[in-house]
This record gives sequence, C-alpha cells and structure tokens, in this order.
Amino acid sequence: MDILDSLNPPQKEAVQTTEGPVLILAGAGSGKTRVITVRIAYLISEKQVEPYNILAVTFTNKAAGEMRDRVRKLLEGQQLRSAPLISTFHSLCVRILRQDIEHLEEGYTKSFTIYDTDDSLKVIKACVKDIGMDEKSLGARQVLNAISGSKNKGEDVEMFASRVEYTDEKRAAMARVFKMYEERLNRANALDFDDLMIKTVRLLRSTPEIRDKYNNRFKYVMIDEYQDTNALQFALINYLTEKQQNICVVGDDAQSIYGFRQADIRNILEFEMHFPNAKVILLEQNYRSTQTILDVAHAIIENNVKQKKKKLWTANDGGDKIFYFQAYNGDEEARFVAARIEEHRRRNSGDKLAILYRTNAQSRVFEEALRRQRIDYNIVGGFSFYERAEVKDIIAYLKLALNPFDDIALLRVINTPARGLGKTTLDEVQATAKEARVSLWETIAKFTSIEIGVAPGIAPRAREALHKFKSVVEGLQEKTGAAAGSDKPVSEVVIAAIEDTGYANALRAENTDEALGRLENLEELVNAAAEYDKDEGNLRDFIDHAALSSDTDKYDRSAQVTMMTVHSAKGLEFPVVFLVGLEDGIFPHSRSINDPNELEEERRLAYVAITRAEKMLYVTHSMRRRVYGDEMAAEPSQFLNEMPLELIEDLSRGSSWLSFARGGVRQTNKYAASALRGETAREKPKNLYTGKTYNSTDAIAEFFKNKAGGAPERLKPAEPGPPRGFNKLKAQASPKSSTPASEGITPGAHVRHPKYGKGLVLRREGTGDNVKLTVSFPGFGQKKLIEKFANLEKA
DNA sequence: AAGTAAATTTTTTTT
DNA sequence: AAATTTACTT
Repeated sequence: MDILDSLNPPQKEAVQTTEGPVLILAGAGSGKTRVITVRIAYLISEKQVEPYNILAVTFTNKAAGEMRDRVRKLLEGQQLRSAPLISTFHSLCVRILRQDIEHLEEGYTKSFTIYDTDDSLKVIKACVKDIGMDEKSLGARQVLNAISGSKNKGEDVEMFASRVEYTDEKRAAMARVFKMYEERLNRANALDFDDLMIKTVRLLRSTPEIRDKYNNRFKYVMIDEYQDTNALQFALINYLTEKQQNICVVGDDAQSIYGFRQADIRNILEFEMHFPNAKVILLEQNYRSTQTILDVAHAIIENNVKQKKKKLWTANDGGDKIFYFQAYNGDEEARFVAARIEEHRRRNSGDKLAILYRTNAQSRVFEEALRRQRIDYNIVGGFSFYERAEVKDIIAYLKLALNPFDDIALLRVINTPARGLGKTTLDEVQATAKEARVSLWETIAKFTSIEIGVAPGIAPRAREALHKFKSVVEGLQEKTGAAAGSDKPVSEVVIAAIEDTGYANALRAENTDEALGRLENLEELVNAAAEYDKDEGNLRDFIDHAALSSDTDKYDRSAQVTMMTVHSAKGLEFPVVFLVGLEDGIFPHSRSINDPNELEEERRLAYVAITRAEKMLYVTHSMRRRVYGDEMAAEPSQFLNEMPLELIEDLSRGSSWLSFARGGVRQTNKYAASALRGETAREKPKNLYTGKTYNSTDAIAEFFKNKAGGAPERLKPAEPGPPRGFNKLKAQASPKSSTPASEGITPGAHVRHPKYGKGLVLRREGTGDNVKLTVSFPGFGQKKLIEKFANLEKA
C-alpha cells in the first residue's frame, strides 16, 4: 500500500497495529492526524474492515470535519458500501440516544430536545428564583459551572448533594438547584450538553443488549486528543470497546488544555493500567516547526512540574529567531501585527497567517486594525451563525413543534414577533403551570379550551392571543410531523417557521437595515436547511446540527489570515503565527494565576500556541491594556520570561522589557526601572517578572502615580467625568467637596475601610455628596462606595 | 404592552 | 466599550 511509504517507522507501526489497545503518544506536529486517517484507510483497504464498523471520535466538529476530508481523499476512487463514522463525542451520543434513549426508562423519548448553554442558564435562573435565593449571591453561571463540573466527573444529583450538603449554605442551595434543574429538564424532555454524555453512559451501563449492539457495530475505535477526555468520556469509551478491545487512542499530555471541562490527564497517563496489554508507540519527530520554535516551546513546558519529560526533535532548519514586540497599548499592538501581516503578504503571498489570543474578547482590536489596512481575515469562534437571535428564534419554533414540552423554546417565541402576550399573561401562565407541575404548552391548552370570560386571571384579549399562538405552533407541527418522517424537504418546514409565524412579516414591517440583515440571515438558514433536503438528513438532524455546532468548525482554510483563541487553534498549523496579548492576567489568565495546576494548564496552552507555528513566530505584549473599558497598566507575561532570551529578536522601538530582561537596564523605561527595585537582573533573572513580586495592584498604583505626576497623556474631555490629573484641582475647588475625609482620596491613593481594610482607589466619580469611589480591596475585590458614607481614611 | 432610557454586568477556554 | 438587564414612560 503506497500510502504507507510516506510514513516513518513508528508512524507505520501505529497504522499497522490494528488489533488490541494502542496508545500513541504523539508530540505536537508529529503527524498524529495523519496516522489516524491513514489507519482508517488501512483498515478498510488492507484489512477488509467494513467502514461501518469503524468509529473515530474527536472533540470538535472542526477536527471531525478535517478528518473526514482526509479519509475521503485517501479512499478516493474506491467503491465502499458504507462510510466510517467520524464524529464528535457529543454527536455520537446524540446518534445513540435518538435511537435508544427509550431503553433508559427515565421518561425521555426519542424526540428529546437539546439545551444549549443559554437554555440551561435560563432554567437555572428560574430555579434560583424559585428557591427564593438572590440572583446575586447565587449567579446562574456559577451554578451551571458547578453542575457541569459535577456531571463531567460522573456524579449525579445525590453524589453532588452528599459531597456538598453541609459545607456551606451556598453549596447546599446549589445542590437544591441541581435537583430542580434535573427535574425541569426531564419534564421538558430536554438534555443539556453534559446529559448527552451522561445518558449515553447510563444507557450502555444499564442495558447489556444495547451495549452489545454498539460493541458489535464499532469493532475498531479511535480517539483523538485522548489527553482531553474526562471521566464520562472514559466510561463511554470503555463500554463501547468492552468486547473487541480494539481501541486506539492518540494524545499528548503536554497539550492537555481542557481541565476546566474536567478532562483528566490520568486517562492518558494510566492507559497502560486500564488496558494491560496495550502497545505504546511514541511519535517524537516533529515535521511542522523549526528547531528554534521547538526550543522555545520546550523551554516553556519544562517549567511544569507535572509533565512527562520528553523532547521533540526535527530535521527542519533552525530557522529565524522568534520575533518580539512590546507595544504601548492594545491599539499599537494591533497596528504592529497588521503592518507585519501586510509585509508578509507583499513578500510571500502564499503563506497563511494566524493571530492567536487567549480570550475571544481580544479579537476586536485586531479586527479593527486589519479592516483599516484592508486585510481580509477570517475569525473562528466568538459569535456563531446559530447563535444569532433570529436564527435561534426560528430554531426555537421548530424545536417547540417537535417537542411542545420544551418550555424554554416556548418562552423564547411566545411573543416573538409581538402578539400582545406580555409579562402579566406570561406570569399567570407560568404560575399556573408551576402549580400543576405541567408544561407551559399544556397550560396554554387548558386556558384556551375554557370558555371566554371563565378563565381566571386571563383577560379575554390575552386568551385570544394565546389561542392564536397555539394554532401557529400546531400548524407548524403538522408540517414538521411530516418532515420528521423525512418526507417533506427540511427547507420547506424552515420556511414555514419563518413565514407562517409572522416572523418575516414583522421584520419586513420594521424595514430597517438591521431587520433586512436579519432576513438575509434567515435566508441563509433556509440554505443551510436545504443541505438536508437531498439525502437522508431530516429536520431532526438539522436541529441537532444547529445545537451542536457552535461553529468553530466552519473556518475557511483558504483564508490567508485567521484569528482565533489558542484553544480553537489546537490541531491546526500555520507558517506564521502571532501570539498576542502575552501579559500577566491575560495569558496566563488571571483566574488561573493562583492555582499551580491551572497555571500549568496555561503553560500547556502556551505550548500549544507556540507549536502551531511552522516557520515564524511573533510574540507581542502591550504595556497598557483596556479592561472593562478602562485602560490599565499591564505586565509582560511570565511565559515571556521563560523563553530563551537569546532566541528572541526584539522589534520594539526604543527600550523594551526584553532589553531590560537581558540586563541592559535603561532609566528611560520606567516600568523596567520600577520593576528592578529590590532585585538585580543578574542574580535572579527568572524571578523578575513572575507577576507576584510586582503584582497588578502595585502596577495600577504605579500607573496612576505616573499619571497624576502630570504627564499630559491623552486627556479625556474634562466633563463631569472622574476628576483625574488636572481635573482633580477643579473638583477640589468645588464648594461642597471639601469634607476632610475626601482630601486626597483620588485614584491611586491607598485608603483604609473599617470593614475591608486597606485598599487602592481605582476611580472617582461625581461631585459633592455624590462622590462615588471604586476601590480595590485585596481579598474582597472591587467595591463601589459612596464617599460620604464609606468612612474612609487615608492609609 | 411596548418601547426607551438607565443601570448593571461582563471576560476564560468548548460541546 | 459593549451587551444585557431593569426601570420608567407612554
């Protein structure tokens, strides 16, 4: 088989070891996707395995799509009776559950609805309200994180409750919400993302026949990015491969970056314990990057204690040094990147470039800069097509038609477009439904069946509106009923949901640019649906797709510039990579900085980012960064300091952090100079910028001190805004503000609060008795205080 | 009931 | 700074 010729010996071995458990430890850029895809092709062409019996599982739709493409290419020209199943964990579960969930006997039917994070949050909010907790002390997001975390560890409600019950009030409340949440979803015949995994595992565990069925179907199972699997996924894999034990997993412990989703690195580290006769194959030759890039990546990951020591090698050239740029602020950073991209394009038209950042929110500045330069770009993640309000509305109509118990979908569309069903009516319907413990849909049916005037609490006009809404959905149900049996084209049903509901007409009536844009999006939705008209796909598949594709997947490989988070970039490679925003608190993220384990994950994330680069790597950071609208001083990331400085070429103008770190201290760099206090560069260069010795509170103070010192930088209009710098004088001159306590309590000042202790003033707003202060108290976070009542003294 | 103004919150990372 | 939620007006 000629495709084998292109593989190196360990790769070839990985492909040819088809029977029994196999663990492939594949470093970054060592060709693991290649190995999996060739292995699939090999099983089919050489081992005469029925494609239908092959399952490959990935984490993202993007990875699954990529793999499908490559397998298709490898098998081009061959006549196959079936296709291998290449799918994400979640869509695999949906596939299984759509067939067999009724065997679970938990009350779910095949027409279950999938709740996305948004839907889940709405349910949780309602639950929190129901137990009479304040939304502020029990944030929905936080509760969902706790619930999801628990679920992914394989716990159920009882285990969660027993784990947390008596620890504290909040956790106990969470356990109650968890329970209610489960009940609500069950009543709505709805599953959240985690449930898809949970129910599948439970189904396989409880029913040997079903387990047997899938074991017989999936004779060869391959798992990509195995280091990212969690306890649930491990259980699923175990059940699926129980019989044949033909399981092949591919992963790299250095690239484990999904700890927040309860990924358990032990799954890969202890693979040989779980499968005692496992064969282990190491892929250590990197084909992607230059030696320099690998050296930098390696230098960083070496700082992790919990890491298997291993070193990738490459036959590639040493390559360029990596490029470094220190910007004054985020804007300058983006302009630098844009200018460099422009230069690359002029010189070497074919090269693909990527801008990688830690969080989605960072994309905006770069988008603007590229647009100004008229550089086309492609952005992955952030807002997906299926997340647009109008698209979600139409999908909600369809979901409701398919599963009328879906209260969340119902609430979303009951008054969209406006039908005169406002808060009063909805409150009444919801209260009645809650009382009777039935769905909103059933409650509406009850209200509308009672004669006019008799229905208590519902005005005749509202009754009429409810009735109308009910008929609209029923009309849709008729059409979807046919479509679910896959007779009627999916696009036709989608059109019905857009037209018959009055949605399109409402938009047309609006006749604004925005409304027209929405209509265009809906047209696009119809186009997407039309894809499902052709072959076996039905409406259900289409809706499932919309729910599961948060669309990191549809990135355009042909685009020359791609922007995305480091997480999204996993598995991809680019000749030129810009790793931006390398600042303390951003990368590593501030929420990971205090936990050694999380910090190690951030480091692995940095490793992933760096190893995306083939030929050139740029690392940039900015001395000032906008956070929640305010520009603050920012410090270089500790990861910069972990790079071998001699492999870095400084492109900053003037002196930079890098020139300081190398020992060439210049007094002109005030940040470098102030960071030097107490330590000398030569003795302990590694510890200078850990982000702890010179922490961000001090940095903020430093920043404001410089500003108050009279540097006339970028004055904001001197309107009623916060009195800073020169404006401070004006505020103090105003007659009312001269209470003794307020003397000198301006941004940058240290104060003492009777309850919170010492804090740093970040912001001052208003005048006279209405002076509001934003103060950061270590251990308590930022507080907004009215100066008059706060009882602050200078510290 | 619906639209607008004001206040409040938001930032990890993904299915 | 932007988006979402709440409060207020018509």
